[in-house]
Amino acid sequence: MAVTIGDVARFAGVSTKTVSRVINDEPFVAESTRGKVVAAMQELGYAPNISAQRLASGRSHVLGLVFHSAAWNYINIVQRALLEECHLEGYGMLMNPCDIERPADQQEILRLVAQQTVDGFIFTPPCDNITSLLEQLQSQRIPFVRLAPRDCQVPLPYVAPDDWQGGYDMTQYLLSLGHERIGFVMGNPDHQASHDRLAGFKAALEAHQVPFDPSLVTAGDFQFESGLSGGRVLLETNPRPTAIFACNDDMAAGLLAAAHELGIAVPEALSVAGFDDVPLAQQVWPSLTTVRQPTYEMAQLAAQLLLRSLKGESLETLHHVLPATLVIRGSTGPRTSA
Amino acid sequence: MAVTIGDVARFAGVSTKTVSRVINDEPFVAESTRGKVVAAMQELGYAPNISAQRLASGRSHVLGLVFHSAAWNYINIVQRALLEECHLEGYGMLMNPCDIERPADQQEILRLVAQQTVDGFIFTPPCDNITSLLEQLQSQRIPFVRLAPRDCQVPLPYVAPDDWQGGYDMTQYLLSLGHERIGFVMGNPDHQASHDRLAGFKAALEAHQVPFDPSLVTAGDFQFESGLSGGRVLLETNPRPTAIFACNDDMAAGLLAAAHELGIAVPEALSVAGFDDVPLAQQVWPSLTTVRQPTYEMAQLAAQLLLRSLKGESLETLHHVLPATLVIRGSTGPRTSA
DNA sequence: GCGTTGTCAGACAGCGCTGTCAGCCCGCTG
DNA sequence: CAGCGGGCTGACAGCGCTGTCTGACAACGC
Repeated sequence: MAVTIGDVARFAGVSTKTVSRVINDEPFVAESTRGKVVAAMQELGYAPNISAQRLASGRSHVLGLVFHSAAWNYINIVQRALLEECHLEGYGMLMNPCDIERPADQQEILRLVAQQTVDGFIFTPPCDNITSLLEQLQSQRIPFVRLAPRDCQVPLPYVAPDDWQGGYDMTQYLLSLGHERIGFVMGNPDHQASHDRLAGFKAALEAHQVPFDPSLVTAGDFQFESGLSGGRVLLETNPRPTAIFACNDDMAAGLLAAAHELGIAVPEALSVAGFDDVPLAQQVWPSLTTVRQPTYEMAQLAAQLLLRSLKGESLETLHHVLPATLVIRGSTGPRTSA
Repeated sequence: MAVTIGDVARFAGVSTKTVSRVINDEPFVAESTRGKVVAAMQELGYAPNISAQRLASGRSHVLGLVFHSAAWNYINIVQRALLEECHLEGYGMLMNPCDIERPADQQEILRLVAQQTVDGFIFTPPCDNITSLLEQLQSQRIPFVRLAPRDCQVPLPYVAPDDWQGGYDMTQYLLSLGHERIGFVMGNPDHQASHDRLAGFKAALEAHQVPFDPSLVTAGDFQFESGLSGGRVLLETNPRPTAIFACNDDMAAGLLAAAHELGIAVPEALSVAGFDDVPLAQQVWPSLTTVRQPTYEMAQLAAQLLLRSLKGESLETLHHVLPATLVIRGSTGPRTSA
């Protein structure tokens, strides 16, 4: 049926092993022989059977992306970056949904390892919280890289954005516009990012001698609805905040909706800021001032690190922190007298 | 290293073939034997090596999702549905980005087939436009199912929404609110959906004896920006349309932004309608009246059809059309005197 | 001249599983 | 009680590839 390595070998007049050498770029093949084999492969339209390669070599050439299915917007970007990197290196990518509450999902991941279906993993938040799982992978010497992880202290590789700095910069920007009563909508507390962004917020307030008022912070979970409800609460307080900083863009979009509902003009009477710079940020009105998190680049880097450690290289730098940058759009403006 | 079928067989005191039978749910295994084998697998934590299974059986147990990378919002939903179905059947899913302009991407798909990496494909628009590719797959007896395809006449399986009916229903609804000057923002003409929705729009106008005015139709490409620019054009015409129907939600969000820009109140002075009911529809303000396209269910159905035909069943019904339903939210209202 | 080293190539086993086929046992029929 | 067929099980080959080992041959130093 399909063309096999044997067909190529016969056609080129060499052994299958020699063809295999050519396929895998191994040394000790004469240029003339290599040429014949390449021509034969071309001629016959040969492509190696991956399952056979995997079985014989014991490596699957597949990366697993472990993610929690609530954060699809984010995962989307990560996925694209991984796909790109995997493609370059001839790797495949497997999607591993994983709910941190469900032990079955963790079993599934270990099963993939036992089956040799996956060579290594990328963990996205909050899945890296499952320390027992990480420990098991570590003990089985299965490499993985964490994206924006919870625990930055342990000596395991990760790539993360500078959430603290992003929170700090945005707050400083709002302060520079004259805002002092600034609301904050917290993100999902399972994500380290929520805490870091809040810490950056607090630090900037402190640096400018503006007292931190806990009553201006509402809980959220990174979803639009929690921004909407948080906005409704904050905008009923008296005096009203003149700016609100949400832990991500989805919630900031919720804030915009709440302001529209209450007839509060943005940015004239209220400035709204988000975080992440997802496409949504430009699809709401007014478009969101936000902090751009280089998600794509981070995922790309994570994939590169993983692929390198899969090739046997040991990673010289375990921890990579990428800068987050302010993106100023239409949803923020100078404070006007209340 | 890892537990193999041989280990399980030895542990259970049977042959490897019998273990294989249990794994694959084949008939002619005594209940007592099955019990012993299951217990042994459990005890040893056995999971079959997929590569070996694939090599031996000649089937990869992987589906390919062929998509164009412009439509991530849509693909996201499709992907989730496929993932779910694949998981149930023990299949994997491979993402195959495919630009209809790039022959290399088509070669890649054929390569996956040659390599036996993928057993069958789901095509999402506009990738099903590549007829030569479909023909090659067909001649190699590689099954595939098309989602919302271009050509509904050829006897190849597909699952599609009733775009015509959706366009008709929405238009009728807008007419029932008293609107007569209704703008239309066209979608990407490579997608059959754009044409069908427009046809439904026209048919509803005709049924209500409202003349169709081509000057109220602007070109678009399903992206937010084209809705924004289309809105700017349509809202400058005189007399202004009192309602605009966009071919999808992203463009409808662009319309909202254009209206906000020009200080036109929605829905008081302008009704805006979208199509698809993606999450964005509820994250803009006012939330979008739209047509819910059962994307998830369609993708699910497509996956089930593909999996069934992979199992050797012949599909009794090749074409499935699922209804689209009106979802009324805040962006539409009765026409007020101009 | 011989041993040594380096380059190149092929024979062969085996990765972990499934398909094929042969064979056993048991209950049934005539 | 022989003959038969269906339920159940195992031996064995082989899927397509790679790792290991062995060997041929040329070039080199002593």
